[in-house]
Amino acid sequence: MSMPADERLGLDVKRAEQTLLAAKSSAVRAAGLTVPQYAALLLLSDNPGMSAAALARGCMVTPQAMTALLKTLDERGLVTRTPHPWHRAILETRLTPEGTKALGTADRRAVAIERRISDAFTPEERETLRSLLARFREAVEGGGAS
Amino acid sequence: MSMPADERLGLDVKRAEQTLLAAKSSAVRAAGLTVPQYAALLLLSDNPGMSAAALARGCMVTPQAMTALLKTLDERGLVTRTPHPWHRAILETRLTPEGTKALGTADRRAVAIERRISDAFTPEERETLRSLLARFREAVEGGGAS
DNA sequence: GGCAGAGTATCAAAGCTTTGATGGTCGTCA
DNA sequence: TGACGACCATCAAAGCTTTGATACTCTGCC
Repeated sequence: MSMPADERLGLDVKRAEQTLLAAKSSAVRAAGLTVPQYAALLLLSDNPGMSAAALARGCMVTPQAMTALLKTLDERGLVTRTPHPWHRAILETRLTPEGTKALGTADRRAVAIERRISDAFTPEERETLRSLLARFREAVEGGGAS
Repeated sequence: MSMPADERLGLDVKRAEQTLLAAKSSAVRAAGLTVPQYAALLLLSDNPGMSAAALARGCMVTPQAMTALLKTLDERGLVTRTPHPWHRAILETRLTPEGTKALGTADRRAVAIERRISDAFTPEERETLRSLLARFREAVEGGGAS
């Protein structure tokens, strides 16, 4: 329409993310996980007993999305959910041994991808990319209230 | 685990894309559309009569995803799907007047976002960002066969 | 003519995600 | 003690997406 597709920087960002997602997805699938599941387990492994709401914030998704994700993880025996001793509104989530094992398998493969990415840039380039992406986000949100 | 989260460049790309998606989603919702629907209609407006499969390739999604998307668009009367006169395996998809109208509304708001992004960078910076993102994709795919 | 291969459309199963709406739990403050 | 606000978990409805499988159509080649 009123703006050529090849001028839209958003498309480049989207494609980069899509490529990354596809690669990670195929990497963690070997452990029987999806990318969101992997992200949740990874965060959980550093914070045992975390609430679903906190997990959702950490993974930048809604609590509803996290609830659904944890439900399947629970059904598969990768995590356990037990009521908080004091605060009964909270369900503490923890990795099971199976969950830890799956995460380990997935993480090795996922880290290999991030390692490749990191190695493809010099430290200066990495900083440049981060900085440009940060400004990208600011620009997107800048006029959000319009 | 074996790699600090703040060293993972993928996270920056993901957050940038997520921010963009959220902004576009909210912009396009005013026209009653979702981002994927907007993308499909936009591509369709430049290529009337396109097949669902071609549309899927253009939007970089699977034919199944596009079929589902077109089904709801069709049910809402934003597109029409008619059999190709000669090649009967093809359903030609076209915008209806309502579809054109919705696209116009959505596009104005979506372009405003891309415009803001574009304006936030100098031409050199834009080129740098594109180039870094291209290398990012190469790095991700580089060892895909591992 | 007839078969193989490529392209197209679509059903089905699983999962993720969002918005919207409930209902339970806890702490605080009047 | 009781109301209010903050938080947590979850149901429901809609949509998007992927992988896997099925079926139909056209083209090219034998």
